[in-house]
Amino acid sequence: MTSSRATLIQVAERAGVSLASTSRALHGTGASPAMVERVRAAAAELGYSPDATGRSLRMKRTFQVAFAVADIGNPVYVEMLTAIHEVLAPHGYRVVVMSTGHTVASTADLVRSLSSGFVDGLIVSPLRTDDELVTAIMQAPVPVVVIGRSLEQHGIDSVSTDSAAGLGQAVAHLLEIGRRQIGFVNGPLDTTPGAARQRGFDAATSGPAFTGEHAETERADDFTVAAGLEAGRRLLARGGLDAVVAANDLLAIGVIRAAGELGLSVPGDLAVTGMDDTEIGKVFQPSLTSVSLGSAERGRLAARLVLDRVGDGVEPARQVAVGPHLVVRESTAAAPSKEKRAR
Amino acid sequence: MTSSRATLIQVAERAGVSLASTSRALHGTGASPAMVERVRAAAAELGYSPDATGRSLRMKRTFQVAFAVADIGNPVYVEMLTAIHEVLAPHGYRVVVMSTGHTVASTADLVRSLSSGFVDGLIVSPLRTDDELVTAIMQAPVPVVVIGRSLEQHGIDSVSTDSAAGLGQAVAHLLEIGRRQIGFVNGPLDTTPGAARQRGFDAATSGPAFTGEHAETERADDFTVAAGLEAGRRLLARGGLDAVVAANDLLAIGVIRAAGELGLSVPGDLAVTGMDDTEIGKVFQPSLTSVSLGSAERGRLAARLVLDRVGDGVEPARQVAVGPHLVVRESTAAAPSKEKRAR
DNA sequence: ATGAAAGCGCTAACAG
DNA sequence: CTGTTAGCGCTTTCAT
Repeated sequence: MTSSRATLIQVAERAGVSLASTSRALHGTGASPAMVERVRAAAAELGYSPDATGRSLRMKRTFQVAFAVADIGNPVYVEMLTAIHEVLAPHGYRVVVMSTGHTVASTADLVRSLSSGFVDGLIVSPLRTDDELVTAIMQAPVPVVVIGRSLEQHGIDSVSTDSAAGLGQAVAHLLEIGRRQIGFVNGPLDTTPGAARQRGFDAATSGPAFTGEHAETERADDFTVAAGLEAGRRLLARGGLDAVVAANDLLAIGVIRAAGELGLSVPGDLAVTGMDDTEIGKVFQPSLTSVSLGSAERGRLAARLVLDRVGDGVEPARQVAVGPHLVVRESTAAAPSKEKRAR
Repeated sequence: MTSSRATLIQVAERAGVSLASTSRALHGTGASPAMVERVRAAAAELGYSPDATGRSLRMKRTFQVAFAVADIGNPVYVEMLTAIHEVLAPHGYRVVVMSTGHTVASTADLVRSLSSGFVDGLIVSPLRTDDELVTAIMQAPVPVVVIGRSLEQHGIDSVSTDSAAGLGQAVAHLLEIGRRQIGFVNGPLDTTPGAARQRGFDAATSGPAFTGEHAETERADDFTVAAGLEAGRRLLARGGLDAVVAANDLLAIGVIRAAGELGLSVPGDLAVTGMDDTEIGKVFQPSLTSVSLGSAERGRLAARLVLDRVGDGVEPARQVAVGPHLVVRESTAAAPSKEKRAR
């Protein structure tokens, strides 16, 4: 099960040539065909495989990129991870997943841990972006790309999306299908997405553009189904709503369950929208109308940004944005699902 | 953003002591308090952080463990990943996620890639276990732990579960609540879980122990919701069933959707069970009765096995098993959800 | 085109 | 307790 591996020196000896020639032959740079042939044969016989650590030490590159998130259980991050992996793998980069969620370590601590140089770059999607984190990122010894808030003013590469505008799309859609009493279940306000989404909801439900009659907000403790269920109960208990906008799909599912508890049908009595357009939302019953924030796309873009950074020298920081778009499904169907009920 | 890091030599110079003393002082092994103080101060001033690559090369340890799965999008693997991470992180190990799913690379190729030595061990949960894979694992230069089939005869550490017995539990439960016409939606038969679950279903529905009247199987192309939907349509179109056992939660959700399309209520007209006891099953409507295979527990155990291997010398291969257990929820509620319908 | 040798950053013998 | 030194496996000058 555990056998020691052949080194380049052994290949060199076997081939009867110098170490340098062996290395060159294996990389196909400036070696005669005969030499290449000879070395390749020796390498094959010994089952040689270059050692990543030795290589890294010499080249000062680890060929690894880290992806750090608060909670890898959130489907949004899984989507990002998949996308990141798809972009980086073809370039010979491995992806190391780091989670700040269940451990006590703050995201800033995690960024600081990059100083041990086990990775060539980092993609991080922080829930909260405070000064400590910004400082840690700016002092990081390797390129860092942030998925979330734009940090242009600090010279940090970032991939953002306009979730506030996305919330506006959700509200507009609900008004369009005739809903007038709109509730909003948001996550914690001290998080980047929580703050942005609240801004979006407030903007969409105030001023002349808002053709509805009533708007109110209830805050969940977290961006999870359980928290959404509790917040949904509180919000719906007050009565009088015909639609609820949730700050993400998990919260929306919680709200729908809360509605069920109270005997409210979705979308008949209550239309519900989510955000993130996750797989779970697509397959939920009723399937969830949701604002896509292009998770996979953001992951892809972030991966390309790090790739450029680790490859080239210093360029100005770049900001990329992905536009939100609404995906309408059953949870806001204009006509309450009468046929579905019929048997 | 990118600043070069201080090395041990620089710390030594700064402290005015030798390289060796510096290393020792920083590790707290055999250095005088005065020396430790001096070196620590110098290290702090320079913001020194030990280089992982140099350390790895010297110690012949990378402090990394890889986790390889077919599809990181599957919630089961995410649960395992979380558990693995929780066990390994406190021991200073990082987790590298490798996916074989969307790329063409076979699991065997992936195992062979370990030969570059970028990791101290591997946890792999393969969908199919053929001779090529077994050979690759046996020849791997680092310890490999398999989550899935027991591979004791090959001297490979493994964590398994008895999903066949789990299927038996699901069938027994359905019979108990009075169902007699049982359908089974399985995934591909040429996969390890597919084969085991088929065996379990066949055993549970044949012989005198089976008090039902009818049993039939329909195969999905994959262990996904989409495949479950299609297989569910085929199975239910034939009619006459009052219960369906699905080989995992995702397939079960697909089946429930197919039932909805045909106007069948769950659990009223059709009881449905899943397997894996995933989060998505818990929050689905109706919530899913499911056979837990202890995903998190299996991840934890696998992590402990690699940890033991990378720490110690060669021990005999160990096999660990996690027992399945049924979790009953709404999708098989004995009394069809009459109250729920009432408003 | 090939070989000799330096050195990436670190730890661990070995001497003193 | 401290310093000197070797060397992990590799790439890359620098000579030849």
